Amino acid sequence: RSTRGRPERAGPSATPTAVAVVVELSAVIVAIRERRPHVLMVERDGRPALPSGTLDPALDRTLDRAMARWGIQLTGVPLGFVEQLYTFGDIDRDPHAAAGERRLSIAYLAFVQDMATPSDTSNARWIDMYSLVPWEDRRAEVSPSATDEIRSAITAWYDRGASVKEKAARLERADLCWSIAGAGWDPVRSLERYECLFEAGLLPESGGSAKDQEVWGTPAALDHRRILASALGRARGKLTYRPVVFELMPATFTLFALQHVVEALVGVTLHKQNFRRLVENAGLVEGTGSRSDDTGGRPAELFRFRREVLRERPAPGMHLPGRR
Amino acid sequence: RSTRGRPERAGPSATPTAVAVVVELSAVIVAIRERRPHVLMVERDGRPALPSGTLDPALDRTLDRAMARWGIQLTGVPLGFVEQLYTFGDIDRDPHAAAGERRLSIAYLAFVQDMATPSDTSNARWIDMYSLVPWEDRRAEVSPSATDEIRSAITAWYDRGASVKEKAARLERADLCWSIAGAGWDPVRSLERYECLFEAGLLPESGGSAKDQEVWGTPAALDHRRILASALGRARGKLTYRPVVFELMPATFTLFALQHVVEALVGVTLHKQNFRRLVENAGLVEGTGSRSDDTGGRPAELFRFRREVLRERPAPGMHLPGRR
DNA sequence: TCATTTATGCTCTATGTGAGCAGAATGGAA
DNA sequence: TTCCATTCTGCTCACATAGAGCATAAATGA
Repeated sequence: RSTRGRPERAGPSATPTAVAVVVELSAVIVAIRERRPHVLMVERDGRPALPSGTLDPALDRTLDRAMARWGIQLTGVPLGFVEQLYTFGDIDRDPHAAAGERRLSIAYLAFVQDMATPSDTSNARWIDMYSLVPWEDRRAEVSPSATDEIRSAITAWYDRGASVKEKAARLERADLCWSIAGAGWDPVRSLERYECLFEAGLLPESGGSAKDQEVWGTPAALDHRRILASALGRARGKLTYRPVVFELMPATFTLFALQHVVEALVGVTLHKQNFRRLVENAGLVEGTGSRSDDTGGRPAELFRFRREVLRERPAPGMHLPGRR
Repeated sequence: RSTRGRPERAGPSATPTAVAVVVELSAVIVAIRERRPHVLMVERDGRPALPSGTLDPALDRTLDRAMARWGIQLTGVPLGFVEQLYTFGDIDRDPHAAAGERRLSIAYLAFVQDMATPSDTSNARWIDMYSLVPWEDRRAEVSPSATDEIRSAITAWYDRGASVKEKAARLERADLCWSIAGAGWDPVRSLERYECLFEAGLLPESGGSAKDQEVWGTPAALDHRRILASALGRARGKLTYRPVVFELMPATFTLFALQHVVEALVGVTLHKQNFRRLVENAGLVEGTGSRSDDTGGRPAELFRFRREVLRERPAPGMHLPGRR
């Protein structure tokens, strides 16, 4: 084909080689069910895998549109919040790939309400997200001994550092991810945490022994756990400055239900009264007159999302606890 | 080739067609010079264009690595902060593309210090970012009449809305982007603003007349202004919760110099005393003993980045003015 | 010496956040 | 019916942070 005035200067490669590039879309579709985030996954080589399919260059005008259409196909309902996440392109991300073939995966993150059930034609199922990355759930329910086991494994990794410089780098990283010393847990750093475990050789993906799945989680196909960790971090971050939680909620809800959804996604527990104050005060919700009486105690008022908040404040969201 | 156990279920396309997918990297390399953000650009069809090159699938192990290597090639110095931005894949993003050919561009954002000068071999030059998207600079220097012109054009676009529903949607969007009513200017929404102008048909990219470049900016090649707007928004957002500004600074600097860099990037002016208080108080910087006397008035103390802050606080950054 | 310029310290107020106490409204047990 | 467990909801107090501005310090040049 002709050179149509492209810059002849060297890019990553001046001369395209014969190596094939295959581009696919991957979807991380999230819903909350029973106070736990779930992801829509299929099975692949006996492991849970994200739904993915090769991109048809001719079909959809934009990638976002392709994702939206495909999302409906997968779940049977329109996706709520949809956002492109990241394009994964490590050469070794797919060991099945033919020699020299490069598989790029454009990952998308999407939220749907719990009600969405996979269509019969797709063999996708909802998988508990924290069964894959259990360390991301810091609510009391989880055994704290798991955290201890990870901590000591990370400390051991630090000790194995070859040079002083390497040790320092590992220490900073361990601290950032796992708050060994001061810092405090940052829910948003889930990708960094996954990569830390990966590089420390603690996960099956990087040659670690499988060990206790309560601690190290169920491995997924290929690099899909990395994609998942990335999605979780993005979702958590987004929550803090955009009112995306409501894409996971029904039209009306109690404030405690809303809190449970936030807690499930962020993986920490929140102060109930302060949470109320925050969301009411910030104008994120407004009371409907009606109330729900399946709470067990005093009935709770039902609220709805206040869409006007978008026009009132530049960055409306759920302020996470110690994030500053 | 064999079907290696891939899911036979329909993705975006069950049957890959013969249409070619070409993947390239695009780099948005940012530096601050004379209180204005600059981007490294080449020329293409007589317009400024982002440096881009086709990805060699065989060469670099990871995309990030490819970008890092290529960045050195372009600028002659190692890139500071590097982050994958977005993968652009609209079918009409490259009108030059052969029929049915799909060009994907994986865009990266990177910061370098001002000192970096393009190597002689590359024909890249530093372009003032705000010459391309002038509306993003809200510091007093710019004529406020430009904002007025944009506002009235946007209002006209709103008025042209066909249905009541469409008008409502346009109003909300206009408000979000341009703070016609309450909201307040959100520096982070630069992509949304570009897309608003694009869809309102006000830019040459979407059929608008070129008009006054002081107001509507210099058009760039293809969709590169969109990529730029996206990069600007990302950079601004990142600033607020990660100490990435320092990748744009020399090793030591005065607090006012730091403030100027932040202001340049964010496009708004800040309160000097409060800015000092913020960065000192947050532990982002520490004073070196020495002082700079080229300030014009009283000499200013030189500060340096306090790297330890990473371990002390989960999300250290520059709190933007009205962002909440 | 004095005006000008920039840097820096400090105050005052409004608002937001973390933590907890206490009363209100339900259902179920005694 | 009374009492209790449970949950919802209102409120307070201490403390941190943000926005705005005043005042002083330390340089330069007329």
